[in-house]
Amino acid sequence: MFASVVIDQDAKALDKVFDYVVPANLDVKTGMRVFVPFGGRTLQGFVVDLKNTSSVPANKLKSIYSCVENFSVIKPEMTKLMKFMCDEFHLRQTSVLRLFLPSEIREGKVRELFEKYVSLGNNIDKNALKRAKKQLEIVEFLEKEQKVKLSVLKEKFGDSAVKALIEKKFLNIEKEQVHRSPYVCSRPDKKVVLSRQQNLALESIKENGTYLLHGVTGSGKTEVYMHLISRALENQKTALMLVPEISLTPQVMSTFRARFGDKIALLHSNLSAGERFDEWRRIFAGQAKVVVGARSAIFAPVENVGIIIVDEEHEQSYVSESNPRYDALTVAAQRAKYNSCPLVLGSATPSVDDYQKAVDGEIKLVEMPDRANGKPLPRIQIIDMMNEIRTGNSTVFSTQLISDLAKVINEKKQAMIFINRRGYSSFMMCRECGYLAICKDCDVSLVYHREDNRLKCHYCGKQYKVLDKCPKCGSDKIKQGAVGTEKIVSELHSIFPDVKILRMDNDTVSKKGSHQKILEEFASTRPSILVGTQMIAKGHDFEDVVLVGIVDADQSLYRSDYRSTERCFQLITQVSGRAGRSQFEGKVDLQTYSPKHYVYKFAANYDYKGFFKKEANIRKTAQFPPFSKIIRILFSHYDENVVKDELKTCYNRLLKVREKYFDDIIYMDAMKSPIKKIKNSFRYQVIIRLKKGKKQIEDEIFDCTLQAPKSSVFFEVNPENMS
DNA sequence: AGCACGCCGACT
DNA sequence: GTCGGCGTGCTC
Repeated sequence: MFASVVIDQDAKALDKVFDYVVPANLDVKTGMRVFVPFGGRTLQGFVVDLKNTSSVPANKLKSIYSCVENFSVIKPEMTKLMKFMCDEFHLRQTSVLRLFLPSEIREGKVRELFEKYVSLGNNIDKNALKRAKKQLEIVEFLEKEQKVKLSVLKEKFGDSAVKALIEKKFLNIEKEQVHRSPYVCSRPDKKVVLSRQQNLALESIKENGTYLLHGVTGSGKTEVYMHLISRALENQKTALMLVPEISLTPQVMSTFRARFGDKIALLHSNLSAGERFDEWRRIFAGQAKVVVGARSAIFAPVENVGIIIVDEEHEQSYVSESNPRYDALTVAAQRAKYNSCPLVLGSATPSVDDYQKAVDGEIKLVEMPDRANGKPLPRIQIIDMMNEIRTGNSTVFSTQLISDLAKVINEKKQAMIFINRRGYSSFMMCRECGYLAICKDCDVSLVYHREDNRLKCHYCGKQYKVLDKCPKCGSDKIKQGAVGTEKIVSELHSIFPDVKILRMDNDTVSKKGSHQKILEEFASTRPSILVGTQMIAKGHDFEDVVLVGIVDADQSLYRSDYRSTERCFQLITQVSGRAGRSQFEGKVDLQTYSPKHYVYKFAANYDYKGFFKKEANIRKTAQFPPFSKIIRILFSHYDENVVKDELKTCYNRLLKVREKYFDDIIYMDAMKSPIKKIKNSFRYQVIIRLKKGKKQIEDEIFDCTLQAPKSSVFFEVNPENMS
């Protein structure tokens, strides 16, 4: 017998399989980790295949030394998934396999993967235990409990007594197997009565395939998800649900925990490595049948999956932004296919990509157009900030927003101010000569942070002293430019000095638990204003929030990114959902410098379909995704000449590919990256746009990038951001 | 990744 | 003459 082994080393040169002889005394299975001799060293590898012949000459073949564990850490589905992901995302086998395992396993800290269970043997002589009080207690305890975890028993009665009983062979010990359904439902589902709309949605999601669940904010999608999960459990299957990291709030988690009890595993970023491993183990052993988590939870080792749900499917957090780059939705679709189960993509504002798929009939559309409580969505008022300037108001707040805030404060209610950026003011710029403070390693503008009065680079984290004189022309008219959360807070303070104003952004929630603390403080103070970035837009229902102010809606609009309009629409819809969750009517003040832009008209009317139609039309005409595919190849190296050279070699190869597929490649060019230096590495890129589909061409393009020995190469399809 | 092999410079 | 620089290539 021969084994195909992927060596656990993340290097381009090792990204293939190596064949080994399986010694007769070793029980090697696919998916196991093994120790193998490799070039004079002993390395770990993953068995990805077993076979009877090998094309490698016999004199070259070596034998596997031993197995790391006596079971397969990578289940069959995941071995297949690894191969799929390598093809689909151009990744290395090792980097994918590593995604599947918690770091604990690879570091080898844990030996026992299975829980040992103890039950009473059948030839027990209680008389023999007359003088062993503890042991007798254990026997009596087990008579009642039947089957107990060994670890629990040891904790309760002490190591030695348990050990003595085992030695007397009074106890049966079994390692729990993977396939088992230990606890039926520990807590019965409290049945919630579904609305007609929810029932319709539930009923239409039965067959295999992908469903786009388009439900307006507050239409009760979560309850539909929960019923879908319950249904899977009733059918003896498991369930997998992805949510954006940011909405995995304690409230959301406790809702799910209350419903599914100990059958649920929650994977979020605040877990310690040990906790993460424990959850993984519960899933692996089949104890946890429902997995809810952020992006990487899609790799949870659940088997026999009955439903996969992706909530807020439009969120960009489902695409990992760094290596290994993968898209959790594509992975989810693959897992759904393997398990022959439905995949549900839910959103109030589906991505243009996915809605187009529904229009094309590639996936099924399920709609929930009505709000569960029947209340109208808050009114969105578009405020023309150009007009404010014309009438002499040059502050960041329109007179309308200020008077609405005053009203909220008067009524002892709450408001949220949403802003797109962090920091006191983005850039430090000289008003005389136009000098802009930039990071010397990264070629990006530095951002001023007031709490420590320093300039910071958001790319490498380097800090600089604040400038009081322009280093170029010597003028002291060097100031901060645009607005950030801090500035908004301090300006609000001067306008409403007696009102509690809280701030929530990346800086204030970096400490563990502070997120929760800010929200609790906000929840318990009235009147109060919460100022924050993206993260205030999710999940939390505050009854008394009656006003939402969006200060700089344009910020998400003017970036050279084909998705920016779509994001702007999603953002407005989502932020607006925070106002008027209760009996009080909500209102949204939307400030913009370009009130005529179509996105605002559709967003203010909550008209997703109208927006989609317009946006899809524009993209079709301009040949942008989903009607084409954008490929970005980023080369970086600390020696500018090296990058330039290697980029050129690559580009020459690409020219041949373009010649071959002249009709399919719409655009191709090489250039400096918009951020031409990060951490002292120079960045150059090739941008290619080709017709949609065309995986073959994509693969050929990818092959062209393989011969850049020195530079690091980053290959992206439809990149989320182009910096 | 890590290690061997190999082909050129400056030194006991 | 040799010690050692790191470019190239291989590892089942």
